[in-house]
Amino acid sequence: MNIGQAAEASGVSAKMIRYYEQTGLIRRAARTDAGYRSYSEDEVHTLRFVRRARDLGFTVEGIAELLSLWRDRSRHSADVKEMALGHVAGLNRKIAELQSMAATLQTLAECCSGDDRPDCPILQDLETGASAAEEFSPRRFGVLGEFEAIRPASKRRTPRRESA
Amino acid sequence: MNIGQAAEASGVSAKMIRYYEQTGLIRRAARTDAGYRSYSEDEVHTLRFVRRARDLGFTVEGIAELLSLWRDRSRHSADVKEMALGHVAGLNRKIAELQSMAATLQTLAECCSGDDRPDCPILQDLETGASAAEEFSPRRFGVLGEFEAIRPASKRRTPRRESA
DNA sequence: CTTGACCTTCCCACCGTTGGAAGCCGCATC
DNA sequence: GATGCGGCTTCCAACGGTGGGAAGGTCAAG
Repeated sequence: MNIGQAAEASGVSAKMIRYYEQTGLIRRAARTDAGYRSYSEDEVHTLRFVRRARDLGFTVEGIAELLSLWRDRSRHSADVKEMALGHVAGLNRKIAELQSMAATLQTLAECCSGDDRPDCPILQDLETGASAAEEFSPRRFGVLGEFEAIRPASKRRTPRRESA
Repeated sequence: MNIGQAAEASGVSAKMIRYYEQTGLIRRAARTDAGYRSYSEDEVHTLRFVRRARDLGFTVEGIAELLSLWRDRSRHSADVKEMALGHVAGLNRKIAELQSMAATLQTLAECCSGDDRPDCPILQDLETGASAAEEFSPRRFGVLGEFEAIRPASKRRTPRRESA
């Protein structure tokens, strides 16, 4: 099976298959005499695994771990569960952060007349860095740590007293 | 005020200030004879605006629009409101997607004994692409469109019949 | 004058994915 | 056999936003 068919069958684009191979996530595919990559059903199976894990929001690094657990017949399901729950925790942190943003904006938008006049509590909030809706919104926390994939708000934005 | 102080005062790192200037989000700063960037209170004010918008999850592109609305004294608050609500919609789409992932994983994890035996419904699900928890989870929809910032699951992963 | 903290520019890395260019291959059709 | 098209190959660049670091200039205090 050529890479195109493998892509079609697995739901992973040919580009990404090559990328995953290159970065070592999946094993190097066999080649035809002409240098074409050749895939077995088994490899397509693996690709589908990868695809599904990606759909569940795992990073490529996480998928590598999942794959090795998958292949390890003497794995402990506890390890898999731990990974899954860790990821769920990360997702929930993200969700909370996004919800906080949405709530703030929603509140601000509700306070905005939304007509042809220029006065706008949304801009006012952005300008003053905290106003109207502040008491209604649960306050952002920013620090996402480990879970950069979603939005690189990682760590802190300012050095503050970085070096010290 | 040097860039360091401006960073400290605005909460935007010096690196990002230079980047924003370079990409045209903010205006080029005045320079001292030695070539140092020099910032007024007003510019710090703008930087705080940018920072706050970023905290609310706006993309740099979105912030550019917000800034121009902010500076336009004859703006219509309706335009601002529309932007805000559009962004809220994007956030909510993200949130739904993440929640769906989290729910699926949570359910799977709950079905996993989490001991030293290898049997694991989580891996099973990844393997078969849909199993146990399937009927409990609301089904992912993937397509995020415009709102790539969170996780580039953008569009579809496979060409499928893309061109047609 | 030296030291150290700051500033300058420039280039690189991350993550995952897509796009394109340049060049071969396979197959079908003439 | 020649031509052509679609697939395959590799390589390089881009996206968002951010941080890291090198190599060098500057400023203020000692």
